[in-house]
Amino acid sequence: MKKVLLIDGNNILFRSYYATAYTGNIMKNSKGFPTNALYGLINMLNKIINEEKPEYVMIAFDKGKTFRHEKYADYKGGRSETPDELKIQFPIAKELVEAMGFKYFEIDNYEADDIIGTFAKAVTLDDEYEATIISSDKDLLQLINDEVEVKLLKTNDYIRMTHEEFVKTYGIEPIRMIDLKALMGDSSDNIPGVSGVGEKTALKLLQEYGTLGNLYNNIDSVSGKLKEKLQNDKDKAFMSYDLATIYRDVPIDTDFSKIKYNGIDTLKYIDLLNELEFYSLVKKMDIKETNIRENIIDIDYEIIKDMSEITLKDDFAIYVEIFGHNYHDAEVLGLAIYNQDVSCFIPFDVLLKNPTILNNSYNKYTYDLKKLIYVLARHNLKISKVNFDMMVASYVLNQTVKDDISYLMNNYGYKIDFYDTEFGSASKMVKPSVEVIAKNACMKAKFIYDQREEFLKKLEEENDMNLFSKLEMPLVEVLADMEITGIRVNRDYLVKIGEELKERANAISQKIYDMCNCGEFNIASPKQLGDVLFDQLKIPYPKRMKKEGERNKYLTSKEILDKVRHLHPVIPLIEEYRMVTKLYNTYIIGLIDEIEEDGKIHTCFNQTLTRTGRLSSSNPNLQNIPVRTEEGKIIRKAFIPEENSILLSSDYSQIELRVFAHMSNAKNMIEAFEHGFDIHAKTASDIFGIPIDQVDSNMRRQAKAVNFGILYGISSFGLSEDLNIDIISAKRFIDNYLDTFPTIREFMDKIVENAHRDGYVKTIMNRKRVIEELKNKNYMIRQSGERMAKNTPIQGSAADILKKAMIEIYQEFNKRHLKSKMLIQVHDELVFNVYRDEEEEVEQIVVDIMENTYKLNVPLKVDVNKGNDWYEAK
DNA sequence: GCAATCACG
DNA sequence: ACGTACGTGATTGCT
Repeated sequence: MKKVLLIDGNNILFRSYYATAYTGNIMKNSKGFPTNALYGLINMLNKIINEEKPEYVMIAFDKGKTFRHEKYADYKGGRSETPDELKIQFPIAKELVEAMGFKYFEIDNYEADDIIGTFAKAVTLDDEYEATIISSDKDLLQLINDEVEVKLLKTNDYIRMTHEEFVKTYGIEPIRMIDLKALMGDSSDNIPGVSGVGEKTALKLLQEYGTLGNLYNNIDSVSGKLKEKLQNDKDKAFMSYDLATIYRDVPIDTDFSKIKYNGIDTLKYIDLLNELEFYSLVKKMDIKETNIRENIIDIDYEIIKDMSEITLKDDFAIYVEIFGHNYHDAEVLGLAIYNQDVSCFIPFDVLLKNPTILNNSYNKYTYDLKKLIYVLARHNLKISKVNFDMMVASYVLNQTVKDDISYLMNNYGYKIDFYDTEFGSASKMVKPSVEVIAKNACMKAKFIYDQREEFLKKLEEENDMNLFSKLEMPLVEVLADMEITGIRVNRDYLVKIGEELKERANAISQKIYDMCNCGEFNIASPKQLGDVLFDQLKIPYPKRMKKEGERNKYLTSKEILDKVRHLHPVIPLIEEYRMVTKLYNTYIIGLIDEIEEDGKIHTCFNQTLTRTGRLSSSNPNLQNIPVRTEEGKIIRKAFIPEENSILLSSDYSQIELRVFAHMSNAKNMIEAFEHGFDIHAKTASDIFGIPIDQVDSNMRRQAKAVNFGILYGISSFGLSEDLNIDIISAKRFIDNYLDTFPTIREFMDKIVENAHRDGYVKTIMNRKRVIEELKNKNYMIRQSGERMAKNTPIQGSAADILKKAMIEIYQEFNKRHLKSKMLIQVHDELVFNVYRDEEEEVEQIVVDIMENTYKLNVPLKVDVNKGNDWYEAK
């Protein structure tokens, strides 16, 4: 049986409206447009879809005066006029339900009930379908039969009224609801009924006589006053019968194929949510899978058995399908090839016999080129002439990019299963038939091929072609090469210090239990730890407690523990325990687990993830290997060079501050960098108005905090926390700083002003970041948007510069046929494996390129360190 | 699946 | 009156 959902749109909107309107405080967006009914509607519809999982959905609305008004002028009389604030939500409601993937109906002169009745009739006549009606209106109960049920909405839940349930409740057949109403009337619709007859009497009569007609045919057997009443209002009763009857022959097309539920039109839906300012719902959309089940765009494809079956005459799209979530170790299923002549899937074993297609003379288009290069490299294959990667293009165009191309496709109207739907999520993956894999893969390739020009057009329009084709596209190959190369790791060393750390952790936890004298507890549980420290040991909590009802009463972060460190000897032990277990779990176990058979770690550099243009690193993250404390730093001794090599690390000195000096044109700062001064000492000397040689370490420390604060979009509170001073002094500091460097104040104000005007900010290489938060009506969120606006051009420009340097270094190494390799990037640092016989040459190339790749108003300075492991090279 | 914590720039 | 510096990822505990 196929399930059809028939939704009473009018009913749900009215309910949603009055659910909150009675407070007199109606929810509106910042333009003053009321949104309360729409909010309720969305939540209700989402809930219903989740609960019912229908294949077919229809939602009905009233339109115009109904034919019932012609019969009976007072129909629905006495009902107060629909409030304007609700009325104007109706057109949007219709847009919304369409975006959500539902077909809606409104027919002149008919009520939603009649449309639902017509569909219910169609369901009843067709053996393949069954229907659930959604409404809180009991009138609809008359439509119940063995194929049609009503989900009767209540305030917080619902009653599922099936045929059986109805008979049990009322003791009559559902269709007799009409007769019931004819007798008892309905005050809400102003249906008169027989005066003096209520629900009880009416039910009794119907249980005895069956129908209204039969009752009046046998009216003589009714006795006394009741007979009189019935006779007096006979006309009214029959008219009421007419009015109460839901019409089931509305002239509409009830072809079910036309109300098939195909899931949400994500793009349109999110647009609407943004307009209504339902940001919490927008946020949910980012992470929640939408209910898209069917492909509607069909595609011809063939599965290749021998490469000779393919004849390519032009550029083509190429999409690689893998079985697994991490392309570093997933099985390669095959490649889909698509252009105007060809649509085929090449199982990977077929390709391996003759992979020349990868290096023919045609341009190739991809989604996630780095993945493709990596999986091919695992089989010693290369690909050439890829000049368009849609994942990268999408990122440059400021879209949220997922690894799974299906998200993008669905946004563009290509209905296709998400990867997790097709293959299952991480825990239990299932391989579908090769036909399904092939068809979906070809769809994906087709999408890349068909949409490429539109993406290029947008890149042109946004003036992003340079960023795309000169920076991000060439970088793909560089990052792929770094991932493929990987970095050697000394497993034995990790195991050895792992054992030491484990013993140390055990010893510390024992000491902690003894000292607390309250038995064993889980030190890693912030909740249990908070209870022990602040309740049982009665250490005074140094901060405002969280609100009652929050999950954890106390925070136990390092910041908090530091404040009470001197109050109890257990605190230092807890901090030590934290450090040791962090090192053990994340950096010993975590790293050992990631060592591949070649004795190396191959991280993944995510190129299309951060909002600023930086890279990120995962599986494992090699951008947060400890360095700030000596005990953590020893982890770096596990990262070692190849035979006959050393590790070389080159890092930019103060690149973000230099970028900032350049962008803000801050004279003193530029001078300081030109003369190679200690920038923080120079800042201190400027703001305290003393010669630089009289700056003490404390002044320098404070100036440094202010400099960093500036990069982050400083607030007096933030600085006060960082420097451990009161907010007033922090504010004085900042004011003094901005007075000393007036161009900085101007620059910061200008950035924020432009950001508000444009809705986005830009880096030196024209990378844009749209900041929605600037439009938020919540002050705090707007403030945070402004800080992003201040920070992104700085962080992002620094990222642009290092990316450019990476490309040039990579190309220079290749040009010179050097064996040395770039291995890791850590935002302002590059780590290389350098063969001893190439040491001087590599160092000279790296420093030269990094310092000169981009000309700022200030010099860029690079420090180089070398050694037999990453510890020594830092 | 989220919150808390802590590692990095 | 509010609640607070930018950008990341991994682990653990808990609902």
